[in-house]
Amino acid sequence: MKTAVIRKNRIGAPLPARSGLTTSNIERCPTGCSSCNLRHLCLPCGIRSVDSEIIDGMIFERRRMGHHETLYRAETPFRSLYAVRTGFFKSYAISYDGREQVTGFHMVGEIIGLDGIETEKHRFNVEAMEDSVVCVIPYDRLEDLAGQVPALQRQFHRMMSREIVRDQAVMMLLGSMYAEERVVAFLLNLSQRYAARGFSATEFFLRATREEIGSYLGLKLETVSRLLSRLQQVGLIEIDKKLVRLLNLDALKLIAGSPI
Amino acid sequence: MKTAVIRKNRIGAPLPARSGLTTSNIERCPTGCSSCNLRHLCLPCGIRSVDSEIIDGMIFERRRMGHHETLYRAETPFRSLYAVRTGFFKSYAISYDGREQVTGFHMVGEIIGLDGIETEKHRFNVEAMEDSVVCVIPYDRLEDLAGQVPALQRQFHRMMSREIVRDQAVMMLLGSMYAEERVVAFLLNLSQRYAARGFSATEFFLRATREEIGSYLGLKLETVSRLLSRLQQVGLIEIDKKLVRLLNLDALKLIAGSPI
DNA sequence: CGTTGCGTTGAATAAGGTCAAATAGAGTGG
DNA sequence: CCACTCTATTTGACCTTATTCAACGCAACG
Repeated sequence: MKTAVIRKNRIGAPLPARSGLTTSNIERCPTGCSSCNLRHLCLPCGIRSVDSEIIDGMIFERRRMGHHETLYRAETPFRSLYAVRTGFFKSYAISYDGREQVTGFHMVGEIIGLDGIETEKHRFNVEAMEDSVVCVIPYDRLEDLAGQVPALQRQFHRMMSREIVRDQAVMMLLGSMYAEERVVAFLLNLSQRYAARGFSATEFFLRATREEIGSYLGLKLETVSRLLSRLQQVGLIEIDKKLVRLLNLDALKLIAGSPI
Repeated sequence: MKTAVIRKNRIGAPLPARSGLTTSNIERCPTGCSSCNLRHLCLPCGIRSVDSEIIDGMIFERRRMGHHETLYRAETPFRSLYAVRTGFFKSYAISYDGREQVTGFHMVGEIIGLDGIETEKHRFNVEAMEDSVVCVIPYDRLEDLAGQVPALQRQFHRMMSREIVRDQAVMMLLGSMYAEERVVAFLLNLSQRYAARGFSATEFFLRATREEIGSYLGLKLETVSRLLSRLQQVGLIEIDKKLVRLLNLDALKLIAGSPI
């Protein structure tokens, strides 16, 4: 009993009972980036205090979003990037014939919207998977500031590069891994990202449904379900609905062929 | 006979008899970007002549490469981006257990090396698939100039964004398309990129082997071969070794589910 | 208390992979 | 110039993996 309670506090943001929030909610940003507790994870990472006043002019507002609410849709005009301040998002595309493909999951400190820069139109849809808050970063302002503050420019470029590397890692996963390896790689990826944010690396909530996970991994939901069950049977994980525990990280890494 | 000759001149760069070139060859850049005939395709795209003198200071040298020569390897230090001036490249990753995955093909006017920005180490391997020439763009110089010339900054960001969108389109392909759809989407993608460069949209060389195509598409080489044969049988393409003709673009687009 | 959405599991099926053999060219060396 | 080798490709037969179809359990909700 006790342990269950303790556990709950250590596995990422608590899942709120579904809130009544369904419409978005813009508010003026109470603090600047320089005093944000995410500054070491987010876009301002690595920027010296000398420049931080300038950086504080980058973000004017935050947007509070309810579960299942859409941040933006494909084909709509691009004007801003968004930094996840709290919560969890998925991005997905819909093909001509209605197939939906999840192209990414986004958590605290990650930047959303890079797909829109090229054509000034968004290419994907982004939806909150729980009640969330994003900082709105007007893109013309970011470009302006990046021109003035080389450290910001560098950091922005690094974030885009990271996105490219990350995407190509997913291509590798989709192009040359078996279903089991994919599922394990997915769990380990989440584990690592939670750990980088100070949450438990071995116990966390899957915000995504089996179907969303499957879509992301190029598998059907039944396959995901079967594989999670099998990993549990052989004692590598414990899974109950959306709560996972990784019982043997080393063995899992071996399966996923992770170099780490 | 005649048509064959004419045709040869219209299907991309001629395939040279394998040259003796096997070591790389650095040369001072004879012309600046502002007078380069690729300026409308490449990084300087959209930059006004006012700024073009500054831009001409971006590139000092070109590198001439032989077939199968490596431009850079994963894990080596990142210092420059490369713009493809002539030729054709593939990038690929090698997983811990030796599986090779092709992550992209790069043709004239495209920028290579964006994977290295984040960590200042390259993450992939890049190899010339025919005799090629690249312009070397020192990255610190690019960042410097981008800070001075907003139009260059914009264009650079657009190129990174395009890469992200492109990668996510590949994820879509790998995650939710059948083998036949993948092969067709691949052919159409090449077609469109050749067309954008003034070459024939319906007839071109596949520089890649069946195995490389398969690796890129998450398929085995036999599957690629079978599907190309089948597309030929049903009269949608003609294929002879690496020379392809697309006989019915509309029908092909229908198969790939291309919105175009 | 029925409805709805999500998850699990089993059996049948199809898509693509594996293995193997044959062929065709390109380059090599005598 | 010709035989030889090596690589790329094609094609067939068989097999594995993941998908499809279907049934059922469970919890949340109105």
